[in-house]
Amino acid sequence: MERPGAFIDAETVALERPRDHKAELRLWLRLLTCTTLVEDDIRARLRSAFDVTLPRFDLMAQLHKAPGGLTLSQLSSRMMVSNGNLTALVERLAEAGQIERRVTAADRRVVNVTLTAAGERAFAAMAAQHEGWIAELFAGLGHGEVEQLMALLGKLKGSVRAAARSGANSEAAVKPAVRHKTGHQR
Amino acid sequence: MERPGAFIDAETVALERPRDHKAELRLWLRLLTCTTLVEDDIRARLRSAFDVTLPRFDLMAQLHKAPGGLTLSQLSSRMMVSNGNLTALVERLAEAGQIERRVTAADRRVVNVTLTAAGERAFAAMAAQHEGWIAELFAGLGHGEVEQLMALLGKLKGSVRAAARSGANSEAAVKPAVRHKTGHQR
DNA sequence: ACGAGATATTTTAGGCTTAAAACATTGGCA
DNA sequence: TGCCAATGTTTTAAGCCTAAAATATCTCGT
Repeated sequence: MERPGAFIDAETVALERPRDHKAELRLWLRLLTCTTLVEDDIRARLRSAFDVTLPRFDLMAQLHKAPGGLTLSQLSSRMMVSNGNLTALVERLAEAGQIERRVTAADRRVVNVTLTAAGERAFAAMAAQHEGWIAELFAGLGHGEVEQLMALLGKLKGSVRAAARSGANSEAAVKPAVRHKTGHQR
Repeated sequence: MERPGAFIDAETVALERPRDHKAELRLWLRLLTCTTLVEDDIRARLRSAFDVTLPRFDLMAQLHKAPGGLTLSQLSSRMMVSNGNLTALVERLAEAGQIERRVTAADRRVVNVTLTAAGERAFAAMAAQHEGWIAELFAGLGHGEVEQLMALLGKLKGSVRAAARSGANSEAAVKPAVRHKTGHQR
């Protein structure tokens, strides 16, 4: 990248040979496997210990972190799920008395969602366990390795965000099916 | 890790201090974010370029890798989805002429699934693009970083697999709801 | 004040996912 | 031989998820 002359390092090779990206593919599959393993385990534990689903726990976690509550759009963006998905999810959590919806006075399109006292209590209990479960699952990594992974995944996150945006547009000319971009962005 | 004298490594600390596992939690959230970003991007691209869903692509990829086809149980285990999930997925792909189901002669409970010629052709086209998309998304990582991530995630995978099994059992005594373990294992 | 576009949410239609129970078949063993 | 536990798959009920269209409200420029 910065080397002058005829020197070709591994990265350059990767860029010049569009056929051979097996290493990235293997990495992606491994990343997916790790995430799935953790996710399935946590899902099962939340279910058996608290009879709660992962999306509901996630939604409550987002609200817990946000002092004055969040709008549906903010929730959608933070949870990285579609906007429409939230309607039913929020409806069910509201029915269960864990959260509260309030149409804002300033803008009557906006729905602000907050945890109820019961929801806050329930979440606190779940969060404590959850943190311990994650620690168990990650216990095979030393402190330094956790930090290393954080840094590398931070870099990956940046890479994906950059490529996902431009890539989607650059590929647009190729795609056969007509498709619009609607409001929802991540 | 600050204490001289007493031999305490990172794992021991994790076990002894149930309060402070924030680093692991942050790592898990970042891991989840990376996976979700990649997954959503790939899903959108598969959809707009080939009008195919991610689960269908995944299923075809598994079959492509397996010379003589796979049984439903094998597919379920490799895709890390529940057994029941496959019934409808396979049904739809079979309807679309991409795969074929055959009840095995030796054991009439077993259904063997293979790609049709059309399925093989369709998958080849998709796989080539897919590999390129992944390479784009991961382009921000150098060769060495890819290798480092592979190694660290390999270690994480081992850690999670070990903890997920034993953890589920050790927590069993605590859980309030009655629950059985059924056949399906990952 | 008014209409055009922008923004926030819901609806719709279709598909994916799980856990648990039900069904089908097999293989072993009394 | 006949039963029974194990194994492979499907069914069921409920919930999650997406993309696109529809609805509601707001903002802004004239």
